Amino acid sequence: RSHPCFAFPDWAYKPESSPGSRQIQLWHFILELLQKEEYQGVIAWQGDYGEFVIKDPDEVARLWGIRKCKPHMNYDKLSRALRYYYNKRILHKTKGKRFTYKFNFSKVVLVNYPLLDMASSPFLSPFKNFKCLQCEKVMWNGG
DNA sequence: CGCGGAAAAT
DNA sequence: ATTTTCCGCG
Repeated sequence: RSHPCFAFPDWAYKPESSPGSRQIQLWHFILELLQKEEYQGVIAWQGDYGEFVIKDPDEVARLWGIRKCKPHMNYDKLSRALRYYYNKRILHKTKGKRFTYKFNFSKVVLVNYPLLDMASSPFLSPFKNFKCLQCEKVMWNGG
């Protein structure tokens, strides 16, 4: 694994030699935005554990387009990519709630870290149960 | 909007 | 393999 410091579920990893594996994955990007408070007007955790709302679909698509160098990206196409995550059990749709999806954090091996009592970043809360494989710490972004 | 098939692109 | 693109359907 190229990112050995975190115990993500299998779906967090991608084959290293496949053409589609060179660039950032959409769900990584989504988490990246969710991590940053400055984007809370654009996308934010809301509702159940792992659930998030895309408050500004056009803006999320624009940012994703910038990241992937796809100037014509839009929410229609971005959402199609999100729908491909359904079968892969990465995401599912929160029915009845517009622009609302939910990460399937349930497949994660629970570790329970008392030290991270999760008042910290809203981003961290869905990850409090992730345990580092090598350093035995729970963390993110090398922190 | 949200869905998923189909085909192309990377 | 993971989108990106396009699109008909409900």
